[in-house]
Amino acid sequence: MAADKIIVFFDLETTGLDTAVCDIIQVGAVCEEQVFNVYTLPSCALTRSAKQVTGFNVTPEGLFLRGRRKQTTPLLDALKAFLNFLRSFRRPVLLAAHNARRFDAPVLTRVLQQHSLLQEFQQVVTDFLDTFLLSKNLFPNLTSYSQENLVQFFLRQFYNAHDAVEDAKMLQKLYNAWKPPPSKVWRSTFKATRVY
DNA sequence: TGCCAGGCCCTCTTTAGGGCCTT
Repeated sequence: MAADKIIVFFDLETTGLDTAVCDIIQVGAVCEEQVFNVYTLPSCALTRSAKQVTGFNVTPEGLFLRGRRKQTTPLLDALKAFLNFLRSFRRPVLLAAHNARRFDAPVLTRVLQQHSLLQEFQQVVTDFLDTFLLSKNLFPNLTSYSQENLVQFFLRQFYNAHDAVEDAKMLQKLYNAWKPPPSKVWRSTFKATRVY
């Protein structure tokens, strides 16, 4: 990895798995000791499985997580706050997520484009790193590469999966435990300007 | 009624199919 770049680990919680239409509910990110967390009120309904997996629910009263109401931020403000968090490191950012190539990157890119923030984002984030691809590249003989299984296998920890901040924190711990060589890291990255 | 998307990777492959991983 280029020495000037900094890795920010992030995760999205969304209303479903269809990257073309799902809405963002939570953005969580960590970089070293810095933590970012924001909830937004989705404009479309959660799929049944997303409700079951994430514990989120939307009612006329607002966003709830397992029965507890969450303070939400308008999506545009949440995206701008995320950009400010990424800019705060004053270095080009490598934005890492588990299955980023197939899920988090296309969702985030689409939503940023819809809010005319994609160019601004690409001035800060040069590349995405997919830790799912990285883990398969580093450890080709594992039986499962889900983040929960990787955390159990490498860190011997159980954690609050599907909380975006906890997922991002665990991803950072996994990466630090793996200490991947730069050549392996670059094989699992792709440009933030990639078109979906 | 049935189970929703989809690119990548692997192999019992390439004239294809199925599983993974994300919510």
